[in-house]
Amino acid sequence: MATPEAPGGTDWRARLRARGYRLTPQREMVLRAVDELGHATPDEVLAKVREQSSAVNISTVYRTLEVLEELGLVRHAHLSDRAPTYHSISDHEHFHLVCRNCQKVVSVDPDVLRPLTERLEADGFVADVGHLTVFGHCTDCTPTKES
Amino acid sequence: MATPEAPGGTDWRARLRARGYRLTPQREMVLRAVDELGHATPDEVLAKVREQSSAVNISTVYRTLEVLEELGLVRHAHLSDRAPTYHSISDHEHFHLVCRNCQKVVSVDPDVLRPLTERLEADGFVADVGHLTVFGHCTDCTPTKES
DNA sequence: ATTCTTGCAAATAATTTGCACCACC
DNA sequence: GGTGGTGCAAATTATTTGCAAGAAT
Repeated sequence: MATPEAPGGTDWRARLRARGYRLTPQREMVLRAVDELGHATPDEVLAKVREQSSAVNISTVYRTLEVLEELGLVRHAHLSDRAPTYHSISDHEHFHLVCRNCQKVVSVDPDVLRPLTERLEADGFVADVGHLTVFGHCTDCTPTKES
Repeated sequence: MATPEAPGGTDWRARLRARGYRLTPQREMVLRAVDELGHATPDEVLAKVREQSSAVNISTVYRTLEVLEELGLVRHAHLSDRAPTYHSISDHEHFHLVCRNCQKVVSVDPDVLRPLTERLEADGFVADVGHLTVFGHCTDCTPTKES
């Protein structure tokens, strides 16, 4: 999941500069944390970052995630009714399935969405595939709770 | 959007009782509000309810929406990165498209998802179509902001 | 040196909970 | 009358913001 040298090789540093942002240790650490964690909430990112530097503040994490997302280095999705999670885009783009029974999260290739996205595009709507999360349940989960 | 007699005809009252819940004015008002508003946040539901009774409390709205959803009378979806919205299921089931440019929300027939849901089912996953929201942008919106 | 960033604390916003009182069955 | 439901206020949780001090260019 985590490549030694973060997303997009090294050029994200250049990308930062290009947009007038500064390169700070906090930004490096947050990006690495997201990359290593896979899918993580801001809180979890903070915890990971603090393994390396205990002085980092939660508000910095929020601000940094915002910047990184604006730069296209990370994305967020809503994998539970409560709490966004961030993931690096070094993992190729994907959307998510979340099982309400076992809570398992599966990353799926965008190709599976092709028929849907094409249909929507024909109707004038371009879907943001990377942000999509489909809730439901695995058929092999005890399919108990059903209203 | 709002049928005179709320979702499922009148039998939702029976359904309440059947599960040991009591029929209260608050529950009737919240259900009617959701039905009339189309898509509404708890706050908006409260505002609507208060048109009829100013004494109703926000915590009652939260508790009531939870009960109504458990009974299958309403559903919620996340139409913005921030804030769930509730809608009555008297409107036939649908999923949502949300444009990040113009903020427009479009309700779409589940049939459009058929190819996707079938593919996912083949892989052992049953999608909760009614909860799905696809973010993206209309092609006729000024397609400016793109990272 | 200049200006962007950060840490900290306080402000918001959204939702939940404890509890005494009230109303439905 | 007993029990579940409600209002109210306080507690949580999540996120944002103002600002002075610190750091990157």
